[in-house]
Amino acid sequence: MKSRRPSCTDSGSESSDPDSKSPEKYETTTRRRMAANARERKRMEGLNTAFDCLRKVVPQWGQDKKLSKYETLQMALSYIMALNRILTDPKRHNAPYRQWLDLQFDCDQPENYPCLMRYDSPAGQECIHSSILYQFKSHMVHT
DNA sequence: TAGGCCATCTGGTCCT
DNA sequence: AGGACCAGATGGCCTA
Repeated sequence: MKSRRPSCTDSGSESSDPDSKSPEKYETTTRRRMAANARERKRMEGLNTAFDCLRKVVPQWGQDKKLSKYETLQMALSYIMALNRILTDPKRHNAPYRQWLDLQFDCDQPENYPCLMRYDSPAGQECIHSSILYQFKSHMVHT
């Protein structure tokens, strides 16, 4: 947890001139501001929890460093679109492929998907799709 | 040291 | 009136 920036309200003073208000009003304003800050922190905490959940379900193979928020959203977008294409493509709409997909996304190795790291490129989602399809074909050949 | 990323504060707006 | 949400500003931390 990072240290919080010193706050005028958190330390008991207000950004606007305290002398321009009655002590009661000033106290009320300060109390409200502090409550609002606390709510905002909690809200951001919830948002970050959601980002962490998203990071867990999005491909991150080969990355020792966690994805930034922006990267996480980009990866999620590419990932969803790739999966959507796979599932809606009639040519690949069969049980073995789906079962294989389930297995792959549960436990396969990062090094099998090097191009997933290029999700932010224009061809990112196509790359993800191709990679998945290639792995499936290889799997079918060897079984 | 610069740049990227992030947490926090803050004021504005909208909604209940 | 008060809460939720948002965007801008600011400053800290980390890495190349």
